[in-house]
This record gives sequence, structure tokens and C-alpha cells, in this order.
Amino acid sequence: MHWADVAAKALSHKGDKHIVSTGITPSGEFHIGHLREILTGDMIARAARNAGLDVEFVFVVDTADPLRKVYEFLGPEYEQFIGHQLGSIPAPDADGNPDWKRFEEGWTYGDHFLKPFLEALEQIGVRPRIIDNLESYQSGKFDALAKIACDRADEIREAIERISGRELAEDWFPWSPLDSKGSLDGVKVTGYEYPLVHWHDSHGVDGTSDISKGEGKLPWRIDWPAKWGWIGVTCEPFGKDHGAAGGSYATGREIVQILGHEAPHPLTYEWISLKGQGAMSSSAGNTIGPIEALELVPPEILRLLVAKSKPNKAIEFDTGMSLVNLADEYERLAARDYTSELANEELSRRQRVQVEDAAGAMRMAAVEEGKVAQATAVTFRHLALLAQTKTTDDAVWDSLRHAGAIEQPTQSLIDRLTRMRAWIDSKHFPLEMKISILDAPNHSALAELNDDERSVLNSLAKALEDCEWNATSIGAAIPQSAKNMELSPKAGYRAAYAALMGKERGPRLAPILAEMDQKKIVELLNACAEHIN
RNA sequence: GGGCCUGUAGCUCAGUCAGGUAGAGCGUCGGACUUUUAAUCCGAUGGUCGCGGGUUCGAACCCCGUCAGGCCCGCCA
Repeated sequence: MHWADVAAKALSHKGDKHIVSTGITPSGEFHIGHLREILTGDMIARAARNAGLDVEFVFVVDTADPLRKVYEFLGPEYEQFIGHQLGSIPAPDADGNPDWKRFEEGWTYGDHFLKPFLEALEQIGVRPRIIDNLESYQSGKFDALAKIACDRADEIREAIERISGRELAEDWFPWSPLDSKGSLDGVKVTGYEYPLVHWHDSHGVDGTSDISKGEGKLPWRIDWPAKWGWIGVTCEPFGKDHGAAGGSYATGREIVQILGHEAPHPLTYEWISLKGQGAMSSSAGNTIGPIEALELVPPEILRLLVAKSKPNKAIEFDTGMSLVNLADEYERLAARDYTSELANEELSRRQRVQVEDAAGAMRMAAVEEGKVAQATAVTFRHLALLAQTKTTDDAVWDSLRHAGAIEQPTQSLIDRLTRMRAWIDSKHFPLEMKISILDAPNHSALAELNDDERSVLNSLAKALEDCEWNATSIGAAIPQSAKNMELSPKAGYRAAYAALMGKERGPRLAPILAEMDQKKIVELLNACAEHIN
């Protein structure tokens, strides 16, 4: 069973109606690590729906969280906003300075980072109900539960201290009021009678905060269970940082009971890291955003990345060769017929599980829920080759038609080619996939050739010199040059690849050579032949 | 110090919850396809299941210990 189906099954034991929730703080650029959170939730919701449950998927945007520090992409002016809520401060402009003008129009820091992420989600087929946390506080959604938290502050303090093993400050209070400047930092609570919390701030000012109007927020460890309560969350995936013993889920599951609700079914997931660069971190500049990723990778393949790995497995992502392998794996999986595979009675239990997991992963990878992926009959590798050798899209389609792979390009294939071209032009495209013809003989590659293959070089140079310079003639000339010497065509290809590309094998040479200068190619071949003799 | 996760074929992993002959994909190697040679098809290769004990008729799986890697125990996502 696919991991999402396992989770759905667990939910089905608890009831028929479910709310799967995810949440992210929009403190900076979103990256594909965040995508795991939201895709994990989306996939559980799909699986639950599949299992006949009534399920809603929500995404809480934590705009009530304060700005923690002046990040590297922010100008020094942001110093004044430290401690202020992300949904109540201006967004950075292109230079990292506060964009006051758009702020007046209602464009906040939170919006700035959220908007592109939501567009990415749209493309990737995730359409959650969005809940703005700051707005939820201000409209009183937290009111009732925040009241219980404040009324029963001692019990909550005891739970946090016992479970997390840390000691809370003497003046700790389960409500963080906004101070006279609008910051959550450095405020001391001096008294409480619902709905007012009295405080003394770091500027020496005294004031009151109205809980029911969201003039402040619950500290994170209470904020989370309170959300579970008022939203009615029954399942929530979260990063392994929250899952640790003494972490916020451990305290949350107990606090939520004090608040009069049940804890949601948890699912901890591992991080996605960039290969060789460790965990993703905006400050280290080694992030890749969902938007950037989608410019290179089709959404269903990005979904497969998350779908095929069980949540507790760390994912290593990179935009080079593993992407090619992932994409080709997608094609292979799409080409299989799972129904007939599963009909085979002779499958061992183990094999059956493997087939089921593959089928499940593909079901979860589909951008449109319930849609069955169609194999495109064109691998990523092949498309990469065509995109590099054909300047126009039409030429690519012609080539594929000619090969009998397609009749008309589908929309998804057209999208894929567009992304492929973007990928090729980007810094991410792996050298290994780049097609290049040598300028000078590659000695070590030539040394690998056997005597037969070497002997073809002269004949090959001559054949190409004499042939008409188009793909068809070149294509005929390469094997013919070997046949002339009573050798198998293989010898001709081997010789050609070693001489022209410095490799043992490669993509079809003829169409590539046809785009190049005949004289140069012949010269290179002659130089290689000479080198050998 | 306390806790969680991970360790299985060259690589990526499944199989661990419900113990019953070690599984896939990729890679590699070989063959076929006499010109779609990054393709396709067929075949083969490949593992002291991190290590040591224990329970059991039987352990990758359960229990105890141990080693290695990652993470958490900060008003923190």
C-alpha cells in the first residue's frame, strides 16, 4: 500500500469526516522543501478521498508570526520591524527595502512570498483552502481557545515544562501581546481579565491587549494546538523538527486536550536537501524555489519526487542528472499497466507490494486528481537531445513523427519541451547531457578503440568528405564506411563517437553533424586518423 | 546528557507494523536489432540485510546491546 493510503486508512478508523492541514511561515522565499509539506498533505487528502472519506485540505499561512531577524535579502530598514507580524509589515522591494507604496495598497511581507508559492501550487495541482493566520486572530477565530489557554495558564505551563523538559520564565503567559510599537518582543504581561491582557513593554509603556481582537498571538506551542481546535484538524504532516520527543507536537497533543479538542493524526516527514549542499537554507543561498523548479521540471515529475519516497526518507534533490533519471523513471512508470500486473497470481507478497507502491506513486503524481498518466513515448534524454539539435519546436515534432513516436504533440509534451529548453539554457543543465563536438582529437578516447575501429577512421573521413551534407547521407555514410572494410557498422559508430565526441557512444550523430561545418568535421577525422598512425 | 529517524545489491530504495526460500528499478556485462547506437528487446551479473548477543523449529523483521550518519530538546515551524 502506498504511504498516503496507509495514512488514509488510519484516518478511516477515526471517522468519516477529516480536515488535513499544513502550515508554513512566509518569512522568506519558499523552496522545494516547503513543497514536501504541502504535497504530503495533498496526497493524504487525495488518498482519503479515494477511500471514500469526506476530506478537506487546508493550508495555514502563518502571517501572525513575527519577523525574527533582518535576513540577508532585507535592507537595514527592516531592523525596525523585528518582532512585528509578517502580515502587518511592508514587503521588500527589489533592493530589499520596505515597499511603502504597495503596503498602503495592502500588499504585505507575507503576501510577497506567498503569492508566487500559490501560483506554483496551482500549477502542481494543489488547491487547498487558504487560512491567513493573522486574519484569523483579528476576526476572533482564536478567541474562545485563547481564553481557555489564559484561564488555564498553569496547566499549560506545567505541560510544556514537563514534556519539553525546559523551564519557562517566571512571567511567562500564554498570550504574546503586541507592544506600543506593534512588536511581540520584550513585552511583559502584568495582568489578565478576559478579554484584556495588561502589559508593560520595552519602551516603558503600559497598555492592554484584547485577545478577542487578536491584538497579539498565542506562543507557537499553543498557537498550533489552538489551530487544530478551531479549524477541526484531524491530520497534519509536519517536519521532523516538530516530531522529536519534547518537540511541539508532543506538547501540542496534550495542550489541545486542555483546550477541549483531540490531537490530529501526525505524520513526520524528512527534509529535502540539495545534493552535496546539505539542507536547504535561504541564507546559504542554496535554495531552489518551486517556481524555478517548475521552469525546468514538469509538475507531475516534481510530484513523483515526493510521492515515491516514504515521508521518513530524506530526499536528495538536484537539478542535474538525478532529474534526468527521475524523469525517465516517470516515463517508465507511466508506461506500465498496473491492473494486469496485479492480476498475476504468481506475484510474491513482496513483489505485489512493489507493484502497488509504484501504482500508488503514479496516482499521487498526477496533477489532475484521478487522471491516469499517459506515457509520452519520449524520454527526457531523447527530448534533451532533440531540443539541443533542433532549433525550432516544429523540427522536434517532425523528428518524433518521423520516428513514429507521436502523431501530434500533446499539450504536456509541448510544455515539456518548453521546460527542456529553459533547463538547457540554465546553469542547472548537466554537462554530461550537453552535446558537443570536439575541436581537437581526444587521445584517450582514441586509445580505447580496437584495431578494427581505428582502421575505419580513414575510410570514415573520406566517406564524410564525399557525402552530401545532410542528415540522411551522413547517416548512411557512417555505417557504410565500416562495411567498405568488411566490418560491422558498430566499428564505424565507435570510431565516429570516439573521434568526434570523445565518447564510446552517444546520440545520433547524423542530424547533429548536418548542423555543423563539413570541412571542420573532416579535418577533425583526418587529424584523428593521423594521430593513430 | 535525553529522545527520534536512518543503515538491505555498485546506486536509489521496497520488504520490518501482522517472523516463513533476500526483492525491484537503475547501473554493469553479454546478445539481438545490417543505419532512430544516450533508443528498443532479450539474457546474465550482483547482498556476512551496519555489527554483537538473545527469543524462536525458523529473524532483515521481535528483544537487549553496540557502531555510524542525520535531526530535535532555544519565544523555536
